[in-house]
Formats: sequence, structure tokens, C-alpha cells
Amino acid sequence: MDLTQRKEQVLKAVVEGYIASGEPVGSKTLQNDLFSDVSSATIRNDMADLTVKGYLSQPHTSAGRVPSQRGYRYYVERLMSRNKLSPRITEYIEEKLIQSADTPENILKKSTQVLSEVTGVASIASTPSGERARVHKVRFVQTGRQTAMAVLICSTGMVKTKLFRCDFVITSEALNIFDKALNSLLSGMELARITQPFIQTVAASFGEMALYMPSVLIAVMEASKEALKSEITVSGQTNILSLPDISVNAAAQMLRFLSSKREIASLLCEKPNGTAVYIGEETGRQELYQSSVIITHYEISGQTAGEIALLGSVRMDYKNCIGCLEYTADVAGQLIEQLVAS
Amino acid sequence: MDLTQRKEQVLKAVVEGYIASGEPVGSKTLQNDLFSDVSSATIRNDMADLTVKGYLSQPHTSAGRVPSQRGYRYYVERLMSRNKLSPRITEYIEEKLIQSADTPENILKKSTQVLSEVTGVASIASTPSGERARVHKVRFVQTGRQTAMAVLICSTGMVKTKLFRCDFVITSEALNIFDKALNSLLSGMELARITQPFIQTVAASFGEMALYMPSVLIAVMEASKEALKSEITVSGQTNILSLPDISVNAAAQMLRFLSSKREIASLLCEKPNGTAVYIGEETGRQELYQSSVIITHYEISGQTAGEIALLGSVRMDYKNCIGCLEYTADVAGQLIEQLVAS
DNA sequence: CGTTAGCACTCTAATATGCCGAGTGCTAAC
DNA sequence: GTTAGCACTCGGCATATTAGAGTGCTAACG
Repeated sequence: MDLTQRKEQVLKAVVEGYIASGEPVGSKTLQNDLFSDVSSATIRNDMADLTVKGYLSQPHTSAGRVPSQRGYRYYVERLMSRNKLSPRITEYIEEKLIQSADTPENILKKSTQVLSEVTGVASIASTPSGERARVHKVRFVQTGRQTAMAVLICSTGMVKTKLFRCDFVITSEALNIFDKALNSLLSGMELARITQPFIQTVAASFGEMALYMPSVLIAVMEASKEALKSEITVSGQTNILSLPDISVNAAAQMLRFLSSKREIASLLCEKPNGTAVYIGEETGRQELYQSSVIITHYEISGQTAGEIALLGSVRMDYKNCIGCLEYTADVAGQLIEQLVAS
Repeated sequence: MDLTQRKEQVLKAVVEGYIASGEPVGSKTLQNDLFSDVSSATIRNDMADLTVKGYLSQPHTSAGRVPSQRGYRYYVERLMSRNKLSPRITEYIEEKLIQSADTPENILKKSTQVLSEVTGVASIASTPSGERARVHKVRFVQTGRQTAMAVLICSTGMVKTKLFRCDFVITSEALNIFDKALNSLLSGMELARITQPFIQTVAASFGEMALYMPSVLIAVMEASKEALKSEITVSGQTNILSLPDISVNAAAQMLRFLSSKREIASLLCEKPNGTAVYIGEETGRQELYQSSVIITHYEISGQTAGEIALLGSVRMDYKNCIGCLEYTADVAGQLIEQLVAS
């Protein structure tokens, strides 16, 4: 299934030419731009062969060639040069991300914003799930006579709060007792283990205090549930409408897809190693057959923590998009890691 | 500026006919549908007069009539029958809202969802703002070596948190000092008064501590900003793409508008009494010249608490939309009131 | 004076026609 | 294997034609 070197060059030139212009690429254009040493007829022969083999297709007999899905795939896997981004871009991304480096959520929100800005497509990110997280500390802050806030600080640096109401008047002594009891009990525990049955047994074990615990424990449990699930943020939806080769209909389908967190989550969780590129039908979703998706993950302390992705048209600038995406994921991961470390 | 009764009938019929069909309405169509007692020529005369007076316009000489902005306005103000919604709709709305009556945010989120569903346009809502709120207390919770969380407790019972990072290692003594200093300073203060210049003078007054204060003060300020501003939720953006008379370009502009919370906020805060309808240019925004907006508010304990709105094309079904909107706002207000009371 | 019938007129949308040119595939020569 | 040459294809654009919907105007009517 290998191609001769020149055919690879032709394929690469067609893909990049088509990505750049949006117009089917003809043999003469290629000759002028790239292959002054061979004639257009030779290129025509090569293109004909690439068409037979399924890497290119023609919109109609007298038009130039357009990459097929298979052509894009060959390009992405074997022809695309993964060269450096320009320092202007990397600096820009870094600058924007550092500005909002206060919480993981905001870093990822900003990541999608800056990505959609520099790539011109839509961007998605999922915040770190608390799957492997443990309880670092629990704190309580009184907010009213009978209301207080549980603050759950996770080993990952994530902080979740939950307001709760008690049916007794709260005193600082009571909060102190809760604090001591729960910290000695929960510190270091995996979030996933704080479940309904677990808090029931805990409550029971508190003897005379048991009466006062339920609302407190439920608050902590809900905070930990919140921390467990990863949030999804989307930016750049409006970019989809400006994509030149996406019909209104297809754009509507893509936007509908992006407005369903459930759909997005199912797409992001198809975790491969490294960066995955799904082209057209490879997305496996009817509503994304005219779209391509690039998914990568960011790491915290060397562990995959969450995903960042781009959603655009099949004719997107894979080289640039992959570059920006991976760079942003890298920076975002580092920033979140710093946040956690401190 | 009054019209004869028949001309009003003609105007009403044109508006409703055009809203229903999307096609310019001709004299014969009107005669067949509504005015079997007068001839089409008479209607033509009336339409010609309404055109001269600016209530109708013609896409071109040989086409039927289409309502002008002024025509829509006259219709909305004087001709539209504000009759009851069908019980099927009201029951449906009520059922959906009651399902998610746990927090004000969720009630309003659901309101926009159900509204965009039943009206086929986009919907916006703002949560109650903290305008009249004061600072009750400020608390700090350490979350890491160099990170902490400011907890702002408002007189209305609203609680906002903000994580921040310091460029020094945080000790519990430091937090205690912040706590004392800021509580004596801020307790009872209106949220609106915690501004950039204010915190600068405060920071300056702290003498040798001044170096350590900025990040803390900024966190408190941002928390109070959060508490002050009402959140905005949007649903049904994808509906905009299905609006038949909105060009892709106009749809993109509307979606861009909807993705900017700031823009939305400025639109919602043009508070009139009761329900306001802005048709086309009346929105006062270039990007919404092809759109219409209907804004109403919901009340808690008889006080205006926030806004709910619809955004659609100029040719929207004002009667149905206004009905659904007002009904939903009513129910949402009641549900939130119940929540606050408890 | 308001209403009506009749009719010529206007303009769009849909369909047909012809032409240009980009780009191809094929063949024969190198 | 490569190249030049050439006939051929087909979409896109501009132009012409037609059908039909709807109008405005005029003259007649009660």
C-alpha cells in the first residue's frame, strides 16, 4: 500500500493545496507551484493513479482533485510534517493561559477559548475527573445561623464547596468537632469511596453525635460527587458557522452535538494514547460525518488527567490544529500541575 | 394615526398571514381567507394606503405585502389578541419546571430550555442579582501552600467563593490577620462599593502589610463582583439556525451575540415595566437588526428579581411567544419564591 | 364617495440555451 | 517512465424566454 516518493509528494501537495484554497487542485497548478521539474502530464498520471487507489476524488470529470477521507488519513499519518509552531503563536497561547491560571476550570475554559481563536474551529475540554483523587482536607465555614458550607480540598488541588442547612443552631464548637472527626476519618480517602452506604455507616458510628451528622455528611458527599465528575467546556461554536465548506445543515448538526454534554463526553472518553484524529465518518457519528475531530489529553504529574479537542470541518488545517492543540494541552497541564503542587 | 376598522383588520390579517406562511400576502389570498364580503380591489386599495402610511412594504412591485417594522409594532400594541394559552402548553411548562425546582439557577435554566422548546426560538434568563446585598462576613480557607479561598457571605444569604494564589507561603496567622482586618473593614458594606479604587486605598492603608494584601483583596473583590452580577443562561441557540427567514450571516451574528454574556446583560438591563417587545432595529443593536426580542421579568415577593427573554426573527409568532414567556416567568418566579421562603 | 370589475403592466422565479475555460484522459513520440 | 498534443467533458455564467402572481389604474356602479 506504499506509494512512490513522487506520488506521496503529489498527494501531500493536493491535500495542502486544497486545505489552503478550498478549490479542487489541478495538475497545472501543482506543476507551477511545486514541480517545475516534471510536466503536468506526469502529475496527471500520478493523480489518476492516486484516484484509482482511493486517496483522491474528483467532484466531477473536468475538475481538479480533492483529497478523500483516505487521502487525509494517509496525509495525517505519514506525510504531514509536525514542525514547530511559530513562537508568536506559542507565546500568545502561553500569555493567555497564564492570565487565568487560578483554577483548573478556568485554565481549561481559557484553553478552549484561545484554541478556538487561533485555529478558527470549535474547541472542547474536560476538566480533570476526580477518579484517582483523594480527600486532602475538609473544612467548614459557617454562613448563617443554621447554614454552613463544606469545603472539600482534594489531593489534586481541586476545591469544591457545598452549602448545607442543619436543623439545629450551629456553633463554632460543633464545626470544630465536625472538622476534627471528618478529617481524621476522610483524609487520604479516595473520593470514589464516599458513597451513600459509606456515610450511613459513618453516621451510625458517631454514637450520640449521630443525630447531628447527616446533613454535614450529605454535604461532603455531594461535594465529592461534584469533584468526581469532570465538567465539559466548549468554545468557538460560532466559528462553525464561518467554516466555508460546512453547509448550514451540517453546521446545525454540529452545534446540536456541541450542545449536548452527554454526546461530547462519549466522544472524549474514547481514549486512545496520544493524539487521535478522526476524519469524517471515522468519528462514528452520523451528525459529524462532515466534520473532523482531533482529541488529545493533558497530563498532571505524568498521568492523563483530561481531554482537549478540536471540532472542525474535514478540510481543516490538521498540521496547524494538531500543533496548537498539543501545545495548549501541554501548557494547560503544566499550569494545572503548578496549581496543584503549591 | 388611527386606522379605520377595516384597515386594521387588513393589517392584522397580513401580519398573521405572513407570520404563518412566510410568504408575502396578496389581496386575493386575504379575500379568500377572511373577507368574503368585500372584493379584492377594495383590499388592494386598503393595502396601498397601509403601504403609503408605512405599515406594510412590498419586496417588489408584483409581490404581495409584508409587514414593516412599524406594522409589527402596531400589531403587537393594538391588534394582537392576548388570549389564553392552551391548557396543554401551560401544563407542560409547569410540569417541566417543577421537575427541577431545586435551586434558582436550575429553575431558570429549565425555564429557558422549556421556552426554547415550545416557541422554537432562543431563550435567555438572568438569575436574581445581588444589587441590594451587603457583606455579612468574609472568611478564608487555606487550600494549599500558596493558595487559599476567600468566602464571601452576603446579607441575602448568598455565598460566593474565590480561589487565589499568593506569592508567599500562607500561614494560619496570616489568614487570621486578613480575617480580622477585612471583617472589621467590610462587614455591612454594600457589595457595589467594593471596587478597584476602593481596594487600592485599603491596600495602601495597611502599611507594612500592604505587600501581602493585593491578591487577597482582589479575590474578595472578584467574589463580590460575582455575587453582584446575575448569571445568565441561554438555551435553544440551535433553534436560530432553523429559523426560515434568517440568513446564515444574520444567524451567525445572533449566535455571536448570545455567546457574549456582557452583550446579553446590557440588553436585559434595559428594564421597562412589564413585557417589552423590541422589533428589528428597535433592539438598538446592529447585530440584531433582523431579530426581535421579547423581555419580561419574574418577581419574588412582589419585587422584580430578574429577566427572562426570547430572541427570534422579526417574523416570529409574537402572540404565542409573549404568552408562553409571561406564563413561564410567572411560574418560575413563584417556584423561586417558594424556595427562598423555606 | 366608497366599492367594484376589468385590464394592462411589472417583476420574480423557473427553465432553456449557448459559450467559455479549466482540467482531464488518451495516444503517440521521445 | 516521461512528455507534448489534442479532443473531450462538464460546471458555471450570462443571456433569453416564459408563466404566473399581484399590482395600480380607470371607469362604471349604487
